[in-house]
Amino acid sequence: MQYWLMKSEPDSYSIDDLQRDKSTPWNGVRNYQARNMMRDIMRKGDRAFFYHSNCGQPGIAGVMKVSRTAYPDFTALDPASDYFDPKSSNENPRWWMVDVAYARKFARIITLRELKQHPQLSNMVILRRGNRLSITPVTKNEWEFILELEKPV
DNA sequence: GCCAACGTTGGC
DNA sequence: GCCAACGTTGGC
Repeated sequence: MQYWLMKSEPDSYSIDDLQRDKSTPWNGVRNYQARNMMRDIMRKGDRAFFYHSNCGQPGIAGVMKVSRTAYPDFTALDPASDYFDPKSSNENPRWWMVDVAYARKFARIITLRELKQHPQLSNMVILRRGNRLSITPVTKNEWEFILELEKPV
């Protein structure tokens, strides 16, 4: 099993939306590195942190599970979609996505600010300078350490 | 709203 | 293949 961190702007899709929907296609990723990770490495059963980005309190909001291995992102093929890409086609899909299922919402947001304070997390991809990838791998150690952070002191 | 950091585009 | 110009991300 592998671990991931996936960003979403809560104004467009939050952990509460996922809790309501139970599961969702993770569509709209338009970055090749992130696409490659979803398409080539991510597998059903992997776990992922749901990260709220570009908002008042950026940080990890909860946990989800990859519920379907990668398949073509249909929004890229839909001219009515904001994510439409004329260079993608059924025969040769350019963009891919996975499905994710709600697992758990944290009792509190584990903020980016807090994550930065722990030397155990200093190598986290998300914390590296200038990182903008919307999907990044998380090590088992980082995963377990962050789960411990949620618990009250 | 600012702006640093990064990715993509396209002329050459 | 280079690289300037431009667009986007996302914390602050």
